[in-house]
Amino acid sequence: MCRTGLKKTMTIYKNIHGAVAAAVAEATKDGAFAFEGENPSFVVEPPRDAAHGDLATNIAMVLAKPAGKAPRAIAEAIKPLLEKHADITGVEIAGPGFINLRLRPEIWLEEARAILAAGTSYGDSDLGKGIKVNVEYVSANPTGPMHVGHGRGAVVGDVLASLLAKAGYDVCREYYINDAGAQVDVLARSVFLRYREALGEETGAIPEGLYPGDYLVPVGKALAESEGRKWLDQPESAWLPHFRKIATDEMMALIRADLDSMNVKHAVFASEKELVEKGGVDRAVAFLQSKGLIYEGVLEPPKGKTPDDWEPRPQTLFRATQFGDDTDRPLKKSDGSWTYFASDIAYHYDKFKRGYGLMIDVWGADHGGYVKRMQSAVTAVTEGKGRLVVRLCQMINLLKDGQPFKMSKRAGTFVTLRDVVDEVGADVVRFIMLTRKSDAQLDFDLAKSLEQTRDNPVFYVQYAHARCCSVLRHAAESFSPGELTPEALAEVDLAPIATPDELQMIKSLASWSRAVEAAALAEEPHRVAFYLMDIAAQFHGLWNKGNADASLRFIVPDDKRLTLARLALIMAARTVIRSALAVLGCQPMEELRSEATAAA
RNA sequence: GCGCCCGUAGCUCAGUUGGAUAGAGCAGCCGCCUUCUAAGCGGCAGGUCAGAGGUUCGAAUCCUCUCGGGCGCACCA
Repeated sequence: MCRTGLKKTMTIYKNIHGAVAAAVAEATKDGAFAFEGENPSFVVEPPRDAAHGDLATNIAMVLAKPAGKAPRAIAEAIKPLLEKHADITGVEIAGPGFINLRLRPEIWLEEARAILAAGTSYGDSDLGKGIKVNVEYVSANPTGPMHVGHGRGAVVGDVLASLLAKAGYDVCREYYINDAGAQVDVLARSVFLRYREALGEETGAIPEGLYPGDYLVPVGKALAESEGRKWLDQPESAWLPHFRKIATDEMMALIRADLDSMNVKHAVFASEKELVEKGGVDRAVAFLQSKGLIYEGVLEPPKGKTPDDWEPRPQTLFRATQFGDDTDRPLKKSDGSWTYFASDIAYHYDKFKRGYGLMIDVWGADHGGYVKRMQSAVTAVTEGKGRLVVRLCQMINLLKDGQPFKMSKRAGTFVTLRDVVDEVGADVVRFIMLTRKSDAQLDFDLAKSLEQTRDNPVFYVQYAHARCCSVLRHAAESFSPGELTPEALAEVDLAPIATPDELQMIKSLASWSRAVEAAALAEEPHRVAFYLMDIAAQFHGLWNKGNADASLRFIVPDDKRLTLARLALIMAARTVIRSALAVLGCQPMEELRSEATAAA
C-alpha cells in the first residue's frame, strides 16, 4: 500500500458519499425514478444520535422534489443498492426519509491507521483546489502598540489563514500599513514633542490631539541622541517628513514585536504610502473613471444627528449606490487629497491584480459601517470578478476574577496586547480568542484562563493532550521505544478496540477533515476550538471509564495485544489534537504542572 | 431616521449552512469516590430557540414585520 499517496486522505465520508451517488445513478438507470439535471447536493454525515448508525444521508429527501416521488419511496429504491456495498453492513430508512448506514467496524479501525500514517497532516483537504485567497488582518495603525481588540483580529485572521491553507487554498497573509493619513502627521508631531522633551525643552502638558502614550518617549530620546538639536529651530515643514518616517518605522517595529509575541505571522506588509506614491490610487481612480463611476457632486446631509460643522460642498464621488451601498462615497477630502476610502480601493484593486480574486479582510466591529462601500468598490474595480469577504470581530471585555481589568499605564488609554500576553501567555490568548464566534462579544477573564479546571477550555484541551503523552510515557516502561512510534502502532492489530466509546472516539477523530472543511467554508476559525473541546471531552470520558473499571484503562498489564491497540488509539487522538492545535497556532503541552499535581 | 451584528436552559455559550426527540459547561438537586489515571465521577431536573406571520416534506437556521440590546452613520482612520 502506498502510504505517501494517502496524504490527502480519502475519507470515509467522501467514500460513502461516492457510493450513494453511484447508487442514485444506478437506480435512475434501472428506471426506479427519474429527475432532470445534475444530482442535487446531499450530505453524508454522522447522525445526531449515534444509535441511528455510523452515517446518515439525506439523499432521498433532496431528490423527492426533482424526482416527484415521496422521500421514503426513493429511499426504498436506493436501499438494496447500498446494501451491496462491501463496507456497508446495514441500511435503515428512518424518520422523514433519512437513510442510516452502518459500516464494518474495521472501516473505523483502518481510519485510525490512516491517522497514524498521516501524522499532523491528517485532516488536510483539497477543498480549496489551490485557489488563491488573500487574508488581511490586524492592519492596526502604526501609531502605537496593539491593544487587545487588535489581538482578537490578529488571532482570528491568523487562524483563518491557517485553516484555509489546511483546506487546500493558496493563502497569502497580509498586513496593510496605514502610513499615509493625517494620523501619521499627528504621530510625527507627538514624537517631535518627545524629542524636544528629551533635549530638555519645556514642553508642558501634552496638547489635545497629540498621542500621549509613554511608548513615544524612547523614540524621541533616540532621535535626540542620534540627531542632536538640529531640528529644534526648523519649521514643521522641514522636520515633518523625516519624523513621520522614523516614527512609523518605530511603531511598526513595536507592532511587529507584539505580533511576534503572539506568534502571529504575515507574509506581506503592504504600505499605503508606497501605494499612493507609486500612483496606485491614480490608477484605480482612473479605472473607475473610465467606467463612468466617478462624478463631482454634493451629498445629502446624513440622516438623524447632523454634525454641527456640516455644510454642503462639492466632492469627487464614487457611485457606490450602483453596487448596493446606501449612498455614494467621497474619494477626495476638501484639501484635494485622497480619502482613506480612495486608497483602500486602490489597495484592493492592487490585491486583485496580484491574482487574488478572493479577499478576506478581518476588521474590528467599529468598521461595520464600512463593509458595504468596500464591497461595492471591490465589485466595481474587479468588474464583478473579485469577491471581498469581511469578518468583523466584536469587542473584548477584559476581566480578572470577574472584575474589569485595569488599563496599562504605558499606553495611557487602553490595555495593550502585550500586557495580556505577559499575564497569561500567547497560547492561552490565542485559544481564548476563539472560544466564541468572532461576531459575538467575548468576555476574557485572565484569572479563569489560567485555572486548572473543567470550565477552562484551554486547560481542558491541553490536559487531554498531556494525558495522551502521560500514557505513552508510562507505556515506555513496558514497551521498547520502537514499538511506540506512530509507524509501529499503525501496524498493530486493532481488533481489540471494541467498546462503543472507543469506536466513537475514532469516529470523532475521523471527522477532523470534515470539521476543517466546514470551518473553512464558513470562514469561522472558532469551530476548530470547539472541535478540540469535543475531542478532549471524549478523551477525558475514556480516561474516566478507566478509573471506574481497571479493564478499561489504556494500559492493561497482562494484555499486551489490547494495550498496543489502545496505545494506537491514544497516539491517533494525540495526533489529531496536535493537528488541530497547529491550526490554532498553539503549542501542545507534554505535561501540565500545578501545585496540586506537583505535590502528589 | 438608516445600515450592520446579536437575542437559544437561572448564568456563559455551541448548534455540522434547512434535517430526526434543540446540546455542553457552570450554578441547583440526588447519589458515589478516604484514590495512585482525580480537572473528582455518575445521574436528575431545567426550553414558547425574543414575538408574530411566511417559504416546504421539514425552520433555532432562509424571507417580512414587531420588540429588546450593541456598534456605526460627509470632509477621520
